[in-house]
Amino acid sequence: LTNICFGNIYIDTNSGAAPLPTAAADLAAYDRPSVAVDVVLLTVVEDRLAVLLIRRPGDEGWALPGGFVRIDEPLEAAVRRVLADKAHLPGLFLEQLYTFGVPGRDPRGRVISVAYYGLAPLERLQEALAESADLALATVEVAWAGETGGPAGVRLPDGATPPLAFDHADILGAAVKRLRGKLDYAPVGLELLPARFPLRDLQAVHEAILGVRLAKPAFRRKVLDRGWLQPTGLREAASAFRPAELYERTRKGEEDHG
Amino acid sequence: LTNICFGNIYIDTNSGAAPLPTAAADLAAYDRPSVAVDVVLLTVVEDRLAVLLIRRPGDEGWALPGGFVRIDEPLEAAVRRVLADKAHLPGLFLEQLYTFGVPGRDPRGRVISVAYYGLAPLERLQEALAESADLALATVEVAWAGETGGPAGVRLPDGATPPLAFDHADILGAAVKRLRGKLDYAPVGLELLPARFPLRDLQAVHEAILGVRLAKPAFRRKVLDRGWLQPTGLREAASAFRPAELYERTRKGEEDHG
DNA sequence: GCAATAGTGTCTTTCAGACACTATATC
DNA sequence: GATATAGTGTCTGAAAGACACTATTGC
Repeated sequence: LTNICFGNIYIDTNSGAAPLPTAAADLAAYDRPSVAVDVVLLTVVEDRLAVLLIRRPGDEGWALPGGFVRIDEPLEAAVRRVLADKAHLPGLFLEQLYTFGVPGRDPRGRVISVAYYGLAPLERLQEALAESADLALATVEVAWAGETGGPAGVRLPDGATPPLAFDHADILGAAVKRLRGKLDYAPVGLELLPARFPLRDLQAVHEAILGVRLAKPAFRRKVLDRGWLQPTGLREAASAFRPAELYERTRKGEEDHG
Repeated sequence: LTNICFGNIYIDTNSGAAPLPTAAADLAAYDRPSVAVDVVLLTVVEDRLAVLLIRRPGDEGWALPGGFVRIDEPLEAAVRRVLADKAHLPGLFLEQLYTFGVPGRDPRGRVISVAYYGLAPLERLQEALAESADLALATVEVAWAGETGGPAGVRLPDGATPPLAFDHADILGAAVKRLRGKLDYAPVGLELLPARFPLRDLQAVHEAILGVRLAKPAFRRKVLDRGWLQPTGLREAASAFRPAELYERTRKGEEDHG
């Protein structure tokens, strides 16, 4: 423990030099990496987990949406700016995932990326997708079970499975792992559904995220015991057969974002 | 979704300008924040959770150890350098916690800090503590139960409870929350003990982290069922009464760092 | 034998999974 | 009434907490 810093000011306790004064100007004395945010925006399409990708103009490859953090901008604000939330995605669920900082991860230079993941029901993304041909929703392909972890691939609507740019496969895998872990103790599944929904749809969301089939009675008991949901008394639009009751988020379901 | 970036290169899709080329020189076009690491190095002292603090020379306050990330240095390497691990703490358990990036968190300028937490048994820290009068182990004071979360305070050996610098109380609180959550499904408690230890000591470590008393039979069953431990056949040094058997980490206990 | 801690057996309660069953809508 | 899905009751086995008990060591 001979190379200790205090309050982010570096001091070499091995050298005889005096400690650097804690002036703002000293921050300029170091070469600084670039800081970016990348966002894994997940949704569920046809009972499968899907992720928003953007085409990279140069090489026609695909990447997660991302951008540099401005000098006076909070990290989460940078993510929302990248997604232009104010126009189209207010109240989007967003959570910091992990910070990727291996020096070689971006061939253009030292870029440290703070990865976030976001959740939105498909309806919220449709408009944006229709606006831009450079955006796509690709289904997420996970080769590992449970919370083992590891990289994840994508499959585009045309069936292609292109590699993701940089270390974005690792970022995507980390998002799926985190989401699987939170599903049991936080109401994250609700973020992928409209305000009112039948329990069947919530079960389908859980199955899409976990990649397994769940038993209906156990699922209903568990999710209702959590206290995140309440029945509305409303029924879904009449289908061929018995329509299901619609549920909505409770007060507790708003708060338990653990 | 009108302000989209790809692969970390920012594009304003609202303007008519052509996208920026993906050249390395473009990274210089943005004001860059400084990037630091801060580390919450936790240990257990007299059955209480404790954290390594360093005195700040200017105002006599206390802070978590930290320092700036060098331009070609991985984040975790920066943490190990700050702790000068090669000399004193090889193999230290270290895990990324969260990245704190609110613009006002450091009065000297925009500093984004990637927080890590580390775990080490007290014996591993004694030598370093003896070397420097600017280091101290303070017990961690947590006002919340379970995994609620929130800031955490410290109490120095002399009984003082100074405020921590910057947002370090939040960082410390996040470390305790993470550790409490991992205790049940990862062998993190072992990181705070020597290679061989009686089960009583492991239970004391869990109690210190969780801030609650645990029942002995349930604790033994649970921890042995995990498969992280095996008996050595050895006994602790003869005490006044019956000596306990010493356990050690199994192969599985080495790997399950999930 | 006594003191004090190590370590175990067992009961109960809780909860997740499996399965079978009933209910209700359209046609 | 047929059909297909909504929704529930119940059994079972695994795991956690509570408690009482036995075991072993130095003195």
